[in-house]
Formats: sequence, structure tokens, C-alpha cells
Amino acid sequence: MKPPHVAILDDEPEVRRMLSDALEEAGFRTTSYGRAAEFEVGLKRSAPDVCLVDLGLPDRDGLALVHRLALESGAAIIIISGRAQVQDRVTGLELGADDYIIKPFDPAEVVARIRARLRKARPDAERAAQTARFAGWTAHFDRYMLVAADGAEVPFSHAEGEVLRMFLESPKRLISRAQMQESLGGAAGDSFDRAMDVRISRLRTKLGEDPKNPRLIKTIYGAGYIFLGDVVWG
Amino acid sequence: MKPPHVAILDDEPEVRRMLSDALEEAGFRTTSYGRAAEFEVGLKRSAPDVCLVDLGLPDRDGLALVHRLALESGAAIIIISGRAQVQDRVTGLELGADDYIIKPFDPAEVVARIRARLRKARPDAERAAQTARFAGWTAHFDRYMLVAADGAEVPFSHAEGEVLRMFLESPKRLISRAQMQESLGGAAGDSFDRAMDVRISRLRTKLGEDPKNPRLIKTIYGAGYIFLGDVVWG
DNA sequence: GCGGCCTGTTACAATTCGCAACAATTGCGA
DNA sequence: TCGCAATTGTTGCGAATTGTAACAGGCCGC
Repeated sequence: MKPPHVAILDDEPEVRRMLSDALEEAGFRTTSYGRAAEFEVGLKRSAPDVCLVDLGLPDRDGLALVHRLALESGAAIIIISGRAQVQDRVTGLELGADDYIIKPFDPAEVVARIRARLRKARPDAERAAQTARFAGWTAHFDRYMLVAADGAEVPFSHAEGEVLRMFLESPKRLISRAQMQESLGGAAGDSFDRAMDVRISRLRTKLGEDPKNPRLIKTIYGAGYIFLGDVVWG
Repeated sequence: MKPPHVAILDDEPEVRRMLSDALEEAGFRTTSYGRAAEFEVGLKRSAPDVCLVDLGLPDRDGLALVHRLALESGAAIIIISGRAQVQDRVTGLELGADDYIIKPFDPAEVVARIRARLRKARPDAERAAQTARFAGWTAHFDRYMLVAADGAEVPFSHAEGEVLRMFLESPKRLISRAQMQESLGGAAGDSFDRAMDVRISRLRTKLGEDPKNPRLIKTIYGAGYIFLGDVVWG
């Protein structure tokens, strides 16, 4: 399994440095950003498992950013802030943060708290569920089969399964093309992105989507794809 | 849904009292124990969703208890301790605790941290659709749809959604063009600000605004835009 | 009211995406 | 080894979205 990816957003270079050093020492992959705008661009490229966010940003309201992250990203969100009042901590946590660490902090504690989050977030990598139900379908990843509500069986290929699994693991969330390519191991090459929409196109036809008005896999022009529909794993 | 159950283990009656009062005020069910032995008996009767454990117990090594809980119980475990050293916190977290709160603590923060744990633990309960209501419209940001009061659906694109979201996040406040460009990732270039106008123009037409007399998105000459209208998120 | 600057809008061009047809690759059995 | 079938990447073109340019109109100081 790939090491977890931690995104760091802090305007002070020293802090970024200290955090990334400690985290990489502990076996994580890290990416650091100094400004919120860059951070959001980075999010579109790859989805981190944990976001460390400093609230004292020069260019954006940190709390609003945290709130949106919590709703959209699915990553564990840890606030790092110089504001130590209880009220600050409470509002930060209420807005969706998973933890709140006060400056100055000890890198060892940050590592420990990140590990605690990941421990809960990744239940069992071992017995990953092999079936998922959604919109009348049941996907059997061990048999490469889609079963419709009426019992009809539609096989799907490995490549299609990778895409489908990715959607089912993050339903109702925007998934950028870059994230897919990273996750599917494809280098973001010249014409490799063409392969992505072909995969998706084939998957769509197997799901019986109406090309004019797809109800499950929706394209967000210039941003990525989003899978609508409630998913139940098991 | 039944309110979550919190088990409290602390040898000081005042602390138990303060915690259970605050938690029941916040809508949780609580059960308090003063000694580890009773606590373990209670666990067998009903499995709590969260365990608040004080490390300074008279009758048992708290850390060992935490470790066993982490392995066996599946509940979220929050340590409450008077020991404030970083090393204590790190070992507590490493042994399986999900959070570590230092005495003296504020009950409000404890409540907030418990909520944060439960939020992550319950898979999709949090996946509330991202919607906002305003002026007869309902904006569904997960489906990229505007729904009018009469049920008519108007799709909006990603670019339009970014602008709309900005307005809905800060209604009745002046938003300068610079702010928008910064937030939308565009360098404040020569002709990029023209793109802003176009986005807003297209959004206005979708909202059915009268060009002569816009009622929702108002232009402040030389300063920016302001979104009138009451917004309710949810 | 006049002129310069800011903004709205329309038409056009560039980018991104969907899809069908084709080619390359893989796997399998004769 | 050869050939066939299934899968998957590639190419090319049309369609949808978005940025750009150009022009028109409004706002403000004079």
C-alpha cells in the first residue's frame, strides 16, 4: 500500500519545513503549500489523506476553507493555529476539522495525531469489500460482474472496474482527471487523458446511461467527474 | 437515530459530574464510572460509542486499559489526563487513543471533540447534500443544478458554480473583483478580469435577472459586487 | 453635457470532452 | 507457432463549455 499523503498549508516556510521533515521521517508523503490558492490547485492534482491547515493565512479565511474541505474532500483535516482560545477550537471542530493543534507544537505529537486519524479512517485494508450496491445495480469486483435489479448480468473489464471502484469509493464527490490518472498509475501524458474518457464512456454504456443526460456519472467540464447515487458497500 | 452513548471513567466525582452534565446537555447519553473495574463490567452490558478515560486511576494502569479498549472495543477513545508532557500524549495516542485532552479542560471542547470523532465514525451520515436556498431558488452544488420555486431545473457549469458559491458564502457583503480572481485561481492579468464579467453575466441570465435592474447580484461601480438576498445553507 | 474609465454583452476562438473506428496488446487454445 | 478473441490505448472529429476580443452602454468627475 502506498504511504499516506499529507498536504501541508502554512504561510511560514520554517513551519512547513519542520512539518514535512518530521512527517517524511515518519514515512509519509508530503506536499507543502504557502498559500491557499496553490493548495487548492494541488488538491485537484491529487487527493491527500490528511490536510494540515494553518488558520492564519494571509490570502484567505482559513475557517471557510476548512469547512469546504470537510464537505468536499473526505480527507482528515487537522487545524494548526496560534489561536488558543477554547472558542476558536470549538468552532474549528464544529466546522468539520478532525483535530486542532495549537502553536507552538511538537512535531512528534503531530505525527501521533495523524496516525490516530488514519488508524480510524482506514478500517481494514485487508478485507476490502468486494461488492457494492448503487442505483439498482450490484457490482461484484471479485467476479467482474454487474448485476442489475432484474438479475441481468453484465461483465466489466479490469480497466472499467478500476474506474468504477474509484467512483464508488468517493460518491458525490468531485474527482479530477488528474486524481484518476494518479490513482490509476497513468502518467499524465499527452494523450493518456483521452484514454480516461474512453474508459468512462465504456463504463457509462454498460451502466445504461443516457449519453445526453447521465444520471450517475456526471461530467464537470474543466474540473473532473462526479458520481451521484447512494453507495452501500458490503 | 438513538443519541450516541458516552462512557466516562474518572475517579473524581466532580469531574464526572461536570462531563456528564455537559454531554447530556449536548444530547448524548452518558454513563459514569469511578473505578476501572466497574467500567469494565459496564462495557459488557452495553457498548458505548465513545469512552472518556482518565489516566490517573487509583486501581489500574490507565494506559494498559486504553490499549485493550482500542484493540477490542471499536469505540472512539479519548484520554483525559493531567499529564501534559508531549511524551505522554504521544504514547497515549500511539497506544490507540483517538484524542488526548489535558486537564483542566473546558467541557465545550470535550463536546466538540466527541462530535468530531463521531462524525468520522458514522460513514455517510455527514454526507448531507450541499444545498443553499435563496430568493426562491435552491442551488444543489453536488448536482450542479438550480431548482426554481416551481420545480424547474436549470443546470449550471463549474465556472458559474464557483461564482455562485462565492456569493452565497458571503451574502450582503461587498466582494471585490480582486478577491474573486484570487479565489478562482486566476492571476489578476490583463484580460482575465473580463472573464469574471462574462461568468457573472451568464450566471445572471440563468438566475433570470433583469439586466437593467438586477435584484440579486448588484454591481458596485469601481468596487466589486454584492449579493443581496437571504441565504440558508443546508 | 463631455470624456475617460469601468462594466455588460455578444460573437468568436481555444480548450475540453464524448465517442466511434482503428490499432496494439494480451491471453488462450489448437 | 499461429491465429482468434477480448481488452485497452490511440486517433480523429464533432459537441459542449469557457476564455478572449470587440463593441456598446453606463457611471463619475469636470
